[in-house]
Amino acid sequence: MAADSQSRDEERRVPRTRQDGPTGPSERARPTSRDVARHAGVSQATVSLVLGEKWHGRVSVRTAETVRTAAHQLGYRPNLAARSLRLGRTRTALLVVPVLNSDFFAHVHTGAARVAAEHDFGIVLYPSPEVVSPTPGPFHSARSALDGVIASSMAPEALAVLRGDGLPLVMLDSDPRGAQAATVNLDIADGMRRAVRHLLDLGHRRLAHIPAAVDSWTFAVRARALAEALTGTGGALVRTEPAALSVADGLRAATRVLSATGPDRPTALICDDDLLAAGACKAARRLGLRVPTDLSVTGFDDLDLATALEPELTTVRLPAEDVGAAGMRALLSVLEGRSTATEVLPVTLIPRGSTGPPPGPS
Amino acid sequence: MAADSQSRDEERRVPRTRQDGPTGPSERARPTSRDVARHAGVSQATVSLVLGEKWHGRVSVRTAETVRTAAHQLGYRPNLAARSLRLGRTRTALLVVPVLNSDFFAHVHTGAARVAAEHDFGIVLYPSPEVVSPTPGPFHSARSALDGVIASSMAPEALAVLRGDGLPLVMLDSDPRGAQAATVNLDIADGMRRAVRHLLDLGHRRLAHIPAAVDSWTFAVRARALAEALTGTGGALVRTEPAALSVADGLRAATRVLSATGPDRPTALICDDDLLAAGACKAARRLGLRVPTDLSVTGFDDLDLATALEPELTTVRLPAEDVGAAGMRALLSVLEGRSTATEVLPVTLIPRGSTGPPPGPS
DNA sequence: CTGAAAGCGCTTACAG
DNA sequence: CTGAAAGCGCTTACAG
Repeated sequence: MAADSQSRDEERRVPRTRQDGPTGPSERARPTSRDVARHAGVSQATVSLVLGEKWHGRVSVRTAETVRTAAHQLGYRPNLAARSLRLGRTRTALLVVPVLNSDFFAHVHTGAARVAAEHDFGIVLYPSPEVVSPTPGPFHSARSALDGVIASSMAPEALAVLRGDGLPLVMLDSDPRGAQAATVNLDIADGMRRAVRHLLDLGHRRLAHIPAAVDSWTFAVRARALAEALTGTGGALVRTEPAALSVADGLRAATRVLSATGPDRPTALICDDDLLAAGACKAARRLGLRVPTDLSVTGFDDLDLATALEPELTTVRLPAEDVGAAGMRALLSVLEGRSTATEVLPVTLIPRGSTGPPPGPS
Repeated sequence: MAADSQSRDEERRVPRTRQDGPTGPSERARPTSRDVARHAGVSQATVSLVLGEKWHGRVSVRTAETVRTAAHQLGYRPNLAARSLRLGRTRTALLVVPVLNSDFFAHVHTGAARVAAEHDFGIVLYPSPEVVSPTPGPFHSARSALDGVIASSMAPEALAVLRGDGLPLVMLDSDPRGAQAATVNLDIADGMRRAVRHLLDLGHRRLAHIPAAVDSWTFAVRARALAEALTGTGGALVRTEPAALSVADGLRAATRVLSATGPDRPTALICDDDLLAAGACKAARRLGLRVPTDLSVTGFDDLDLATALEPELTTVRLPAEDVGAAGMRALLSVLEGRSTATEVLPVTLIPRGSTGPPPGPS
């Protein structure tokens, strides 16, 4: 079907016949550097030199000025396809994210696109339908004309596929060990430590963890950091109940956790994500538990959701936009042949209403 | 700075020197159609014909097969820059949305990208920083190599700018009247009617509206439809309090509305958006009002947020992904010279826990 | 049924 | 200081 419509398109693709009269290019056709040259009374090469800022010491100041004026009058904008063909570069980067339905990735995109625009790059977004395998997608599509790839929070296998493609790659929020690629990470471990310390400081000793049932570095780190942060503190992890990344599944997992009685019953729930935390809050309410009086809940991300809830979520804020921006900057460095150190961006714990002291000894 | 880094890039941009020995292209260089031709023992034109599915009746079945095999063996993928240059088309569409921080637009993108991929098109996303004016952005950037534009939920002036650019344009969720462009809309008016009828059926007679303080068709329609739906029903709009599109501002507006006493005090709040509805629920709670016992609240969109809240939001679900998909299809039609009728997609009211009968007469 | 050739618009050595 | 020319990889008339 794709092929069908494509061929239909192409039949109509007769290159525009130039209808230039003695007065110059017809109104219809977009002006080219030749038109500018004609207009300025110089060669087309000179136009290219001037507009590409390579003219210093090669073209007279006056001529350069004439060219610029002509280009402006004609509304000239260079044909990017031609430039790409000549240069072998497209000034386009692909941003691969697991799903687009989270604010987090929307913000990553925003940051990356901002930096890209400053450097005359474009960003194409590819929400990988399956977290595991981006295989069928980007490199078979029309947009495969790419200078590099930025991949955020992908599963290891997916990253392997990406890496195998040979394109310059920057990984975001991914395992930096043994990576062949530049990495921009969040200090996820520190975020988890802060959350745990916050709960311990409030007096909690029996915690449960609702990890995201997603195979990626970013969630693996959370689990590891949680275990580490707890050792030797008197606090204990009484339960771990993974959930898919949705409110509904968070609710289900939390319900199971909270059905325990006695010492197995946690006083605080640490959730890998705000969506899960929202589900946990719902679960608590349905079981007649008040947040935070009877149960404390923490999340990760600080999505809009976090402050929409009542009480508002105590959560670890991840600077998603900064991650995207740093990622694009790293890719630019790689493309320029500069080496880049792994960057780790700090995160912040935002204490809000969903955490408080544990209930008195029961 | 952009120019700086650009020129630095380009200095390194010496076209790859072909190092083809008698054994074919060097490992490094990406294979071209010439390589495939050599490999298959045919001319480069034949390769182009076969791979472009234009060979039927022009090339023998056997030759075609040979070419395909060679292309596959070499891992050949056509150079898109070259094709674009030749064809004058880029197979890339720009999707302009007011902001990306809403799930709604993420889903619009998903739908558009899916259809685009089926037709070998790419989508570049442009979150217009200001809802009003997209001016500085996309057409000055590297990605200006565009075949068309899809603009969702933009302010009229922004659309005017887009229209002025002369690129094929499809508008989403926008005023269809007097539009020069194809339009894909949601039946927003019907959604509002359903919400109102739902509240009237529950017994509500005093409603308040929290419109989004955003200048766009989609919100103008909500206000108009609300007024119309109320005429002659015994129901009245006792208050209108606009709010910026955020939970915090929804909270502020709802607090003002709910501070009224007597007959000015509504029993139900109709919010233009789920974010505002979430704010309204928070306001109610802070004022000691229970939802839905003391106050009913409705939203629009059916974001994740809607079911994360407790009680869950009664809201009008907008099929965002379908909008994006239909928009891309419409753009494809326009590009093929086919005319397109304005499409209007149905919406659904999802009754949930945030609405109920009004409190007894006070 | 197949091949040689033109040309899309650009950038960059290379000659003057 | 400036211009003529080559060539990036492709598609499509046009000749055979």
